[in-house]
Amino acid sequence: MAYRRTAAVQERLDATRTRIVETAHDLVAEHGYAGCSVALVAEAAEVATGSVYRHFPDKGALFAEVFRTSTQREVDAVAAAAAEPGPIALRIRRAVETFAHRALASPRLAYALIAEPVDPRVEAERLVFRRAWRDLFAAVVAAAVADGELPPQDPEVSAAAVVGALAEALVAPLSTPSADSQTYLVADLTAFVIRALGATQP
Amino acid sequence: MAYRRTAAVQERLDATRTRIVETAHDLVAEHGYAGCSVALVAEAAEVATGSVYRHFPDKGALFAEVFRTSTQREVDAVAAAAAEPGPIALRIRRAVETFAHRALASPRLAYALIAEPVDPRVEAERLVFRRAWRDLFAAVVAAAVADGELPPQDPEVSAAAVVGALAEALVAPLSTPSADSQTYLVADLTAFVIRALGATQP
DNA sequence: CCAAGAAGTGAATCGCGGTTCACTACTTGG
DNA sequence: CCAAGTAGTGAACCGCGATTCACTTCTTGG
Repeated sequence: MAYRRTAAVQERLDATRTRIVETAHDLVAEHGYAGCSVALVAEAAEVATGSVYRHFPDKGALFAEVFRTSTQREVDAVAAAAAEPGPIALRIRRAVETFAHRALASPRLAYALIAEPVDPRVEAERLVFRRAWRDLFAAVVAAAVADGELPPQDPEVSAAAVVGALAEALVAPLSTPSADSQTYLVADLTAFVIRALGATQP
Repeated sequence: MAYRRTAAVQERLDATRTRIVETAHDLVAEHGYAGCSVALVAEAAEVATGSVYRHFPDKGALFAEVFRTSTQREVDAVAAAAAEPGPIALRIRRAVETFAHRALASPRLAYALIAEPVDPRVEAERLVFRRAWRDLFAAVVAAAVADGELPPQDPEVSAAAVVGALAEALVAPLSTPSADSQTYLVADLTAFVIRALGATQP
């Protein structure tokens, strides 16, 4: 045997794989999932179409990974915002504002991650993260209910409703509103969620 | 000229058209949009594949009509529930309960109408009805705000958030919960929406 | 430098369901 | 009953993009 995969080669392989995923991410953020053929991703990543299949068994697996990493980034950012100490209404406000500002900053990506019709294999990945969103809010609500900061309620139901409210209110209007109306939108939405969870305004 | 389309023929044509739409509706309610090929609809409606195209220019037009009529039925039912006189909290309760019970009674249909990935041409139709849902709730909220029954808020934003909350909380759990947990779910969700809009509990 | 074997390539293939259309079976007024 | 014209049929076609694979290029240890 004369060939062994050395560390250098492995590094190049990893780099290519990462480049493919990031290129796909950028293309989704720009054109949405619908505008992302494997051939296009390959071209943009400067590899041959077939090379994509050296790293992923099929298109679904590639985009499942794209969605997974992208959404995880969002969830982490909102979780960090909600984790900062303070009264519950303030923490909710921070979480909603973080979610909203990020979604409004990358509307095409937000739409793709949350609502755009996608391949069933990718949809499955999205369901996992809808659950992640829900779990995140459910944990915050459950803790606050236990502390008596929020009135009794089923944290799972409230969390699902909050996630849906944010998604619908922010993602549906794909028309990009002015900076001013965005400010009002975020403020209104924050107030809505704070009332919905039964927090007293800070 | 020897042939004229008589009333009897027109009636038969209309009947066939209606049968195709209703058959498609039933198949969507059973298998979802994904499981509805034109050939399958044709077979179930007992016509040839090509005959479907005598009534609709393409698949999208057929299912746009299916979605339109199905969703209109839902919107009308909820609108009627909300229109009954009474204090705002009670009207909201009736509207949410109507929405929820109907969605829980036909989960596959609800999922298809609200969330399932569909053809872009059908998606366009769905957007129209997302707006219809929003308008319905926005009208109720706006009137109540004007009456001083609800605190000041942007009715459009609140309505969008309510629609999203209902959709996410009811449609996401495609696993059919028990009758008991459904009761709690509806009660929790109702309370959530009433709080969110700032109504005082009845 | 060489042989062994892996990585990389991209044109050709393939599967699938929407759509078409040449044909048959009706319907109609005279 | 007939000619004119419409409704109904379903097997064949087609477009499209994911996937494949025979081939080329590169890497490695000896």
